[in-house]
Amino acid sequence: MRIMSNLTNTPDAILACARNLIMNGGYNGFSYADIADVVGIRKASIHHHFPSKVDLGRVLVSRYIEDARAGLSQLEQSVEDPRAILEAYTNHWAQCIADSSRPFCVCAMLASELPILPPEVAAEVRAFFRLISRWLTSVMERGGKEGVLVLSSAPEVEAEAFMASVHGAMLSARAYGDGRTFATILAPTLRRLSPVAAH
Amino acid sequence: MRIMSNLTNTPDAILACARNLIMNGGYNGFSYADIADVVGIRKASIHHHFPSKVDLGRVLVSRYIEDARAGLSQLEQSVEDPRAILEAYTNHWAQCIADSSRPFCVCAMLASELPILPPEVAAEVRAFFRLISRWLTSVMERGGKEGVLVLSSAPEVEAEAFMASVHGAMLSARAYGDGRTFATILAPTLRRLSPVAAH
DNA sequence: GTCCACCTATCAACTAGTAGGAAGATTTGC
DNA sequence: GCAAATCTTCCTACTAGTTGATAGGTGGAC
Repeated sequence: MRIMSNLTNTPDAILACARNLIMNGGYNGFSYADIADVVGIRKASIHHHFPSKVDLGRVLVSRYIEDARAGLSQLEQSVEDPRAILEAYTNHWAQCIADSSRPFCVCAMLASELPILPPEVAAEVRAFFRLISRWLTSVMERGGKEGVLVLSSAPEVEAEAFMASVHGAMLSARAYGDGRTFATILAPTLRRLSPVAAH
Repeated sequence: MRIMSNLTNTPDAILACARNLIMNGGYNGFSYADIADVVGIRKASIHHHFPSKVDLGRVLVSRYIEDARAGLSQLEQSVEDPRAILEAYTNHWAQCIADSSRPFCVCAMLASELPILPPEVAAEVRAFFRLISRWLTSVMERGGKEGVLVLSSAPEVEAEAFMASVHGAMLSARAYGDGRTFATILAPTLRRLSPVAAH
């Protein structure tokens, strides 16, 4: 191998590239040839690191889950107030969408085509939904107890509804081609959960 | 052609089949071969009715919009109360998802892969979002004026948030493999819009 | 006679995936 | 310490199957 081995790890570059491609077109929306072009490697070399597309997909999503887990725990360490946590969470996505760095959640994308996903990949995608759901439930629960979030339903229902709003808002932002749509949609959702809401 | 021409129209059969396939796997998740197998026709015969896949996609989505427009106007004729209209709208989708007849909105599916969609198809998908958005805005507006809907934001914002909830709930229902998730998520959304909500 | 719906046969491009080799890096045996 | 063996990473070249799409023909209907 040449000189870049320290700076950039090839498997990681492949995964990053595949992630970007999936964000735009889903599981059937990218090919090994696409990745090869971007990474500057041959198709066969991708197979060396990820023998099959299913392997690549499975590793990609499980890494995505790890990253999400790390991000969420870091978020909870830097922000205490549950309402502020939800705000920071949506702000994070609003920024990712606005600067087009991550215009869509990889797992939301893959969930939409779940019926035609290889079972191994589908299982990972479901695991992601359970992770976010559990995390949001715990945030809602704590916020309710501390009185900083107004829950009009059970915490787990509130969590699912919140997650659905986030994913739906991503979709609308994409459909309208305007990242600001995301923040616009999430604003009332956050306001309703806030006890200082002016009714 | 044989005997079935009166009972079933081939182009319609092709469109219906493609619609089902798109609902499960999106634009790249189906091929002319798939349709040929289901409809019982040869690939080349599909090209006779729809010269290119873009033609098929464009016609399919524009028909979908027509159907939606008709369905919405019929809904507004049979139900008067704006709040009841929103309920009927979500109930309709809840039923479609529960009996697996239409487990996902074709245009929500296609919107997720908008960046890799042929421009002609993408334009139609955007038109669908505008249609639903405008319709929901008018329902919200009227409901607010009549006092049967509690709007905590501008009608158009409320409309976008509602649409996002519906699409996000579809996604979650698919991810969890449980149609009841859809109704569970939409329930609090509808309750919040209702003036009889117990706070 | 012309049109329509469908057919067979074929196409080039692309799909994921394999075989086997070259070359540098690493480990091992002495 | 050094050479032999092995491992790692990437390569060229290839496969079988699928993709959307075309050319041209058949046979029945108006």
